[in-house]
Amino acid sequence: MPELPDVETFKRYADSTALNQPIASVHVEANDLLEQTSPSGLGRQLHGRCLTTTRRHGKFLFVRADDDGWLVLHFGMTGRLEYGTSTSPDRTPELRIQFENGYRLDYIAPRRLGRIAFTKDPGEYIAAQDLGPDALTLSFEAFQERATGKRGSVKCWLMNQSALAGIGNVYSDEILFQTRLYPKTDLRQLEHEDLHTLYRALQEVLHTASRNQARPDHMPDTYLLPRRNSRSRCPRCGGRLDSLKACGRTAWYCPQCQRRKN
DNA sequence: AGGTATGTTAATTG
DNA sequence: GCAATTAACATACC
Repeated sequence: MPELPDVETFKRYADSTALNQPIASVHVEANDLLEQTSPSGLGRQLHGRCLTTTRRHGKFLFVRADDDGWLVLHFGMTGRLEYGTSTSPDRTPELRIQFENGYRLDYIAPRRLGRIAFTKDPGEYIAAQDLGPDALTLSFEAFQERATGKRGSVKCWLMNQSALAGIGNVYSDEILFQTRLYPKTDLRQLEHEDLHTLYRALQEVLHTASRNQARPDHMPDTYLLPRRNSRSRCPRCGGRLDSLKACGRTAWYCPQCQRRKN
């Protein structure tokens, strides 16, 4: 799940549950997810402090621990947050933050493709990761500027975290479907008007998905997202959907509505 | 069993 | 230098 709308949903979830309670203990189960810190180091940074505010940039979530610094979470392909008291039966979470009130915030990443870090300055961390501007807080002018002079497929560019931060395989498909662009369209083929349409679709899709908590079953009927498979039909023309390989991923699209230019 | 999966990165190829 | 592809990472699901 975790693309921009999913991480935005995690942020709101954390905001409404885990803030302003003293941390009693921290347990790191997945040592290999830690970046530039150790389990005991992270414990020292968080113990006794409160989580006070959160910030999202692209697919990264930053959680502030008082005035000490920020916990950094990346959710990989299958990560999520869970807040509560019930004893988890199946499996130890990759990271558990236990609060003094008996509740805890669990970071669960079954495939362990995520990342846990700690930084004094999210801006520095973002720069060090070479992340582009967040896809949702980007002006059209900046968007256009980043696209000009580039070549290669528009899908690859949308998914490139250094170009824009936050869009992955599923939402790039949705944005291109709404824009009626063939995924492998070269950036140099896009005229000003095309770029503007693309930008507007990007904003609309990411806002709509965030508002609906990134749940496929809550998406508008006009969306491709819940239909990214060979059994479904295009919500616009009713035709068969098709897939192709681009940037090492499977792109789903409608060959009728998203025609290749030329 | 084998293929696929919402992500990132290093190595390789064009 | 840039863009695209492949393999690798670790696990779950069909």
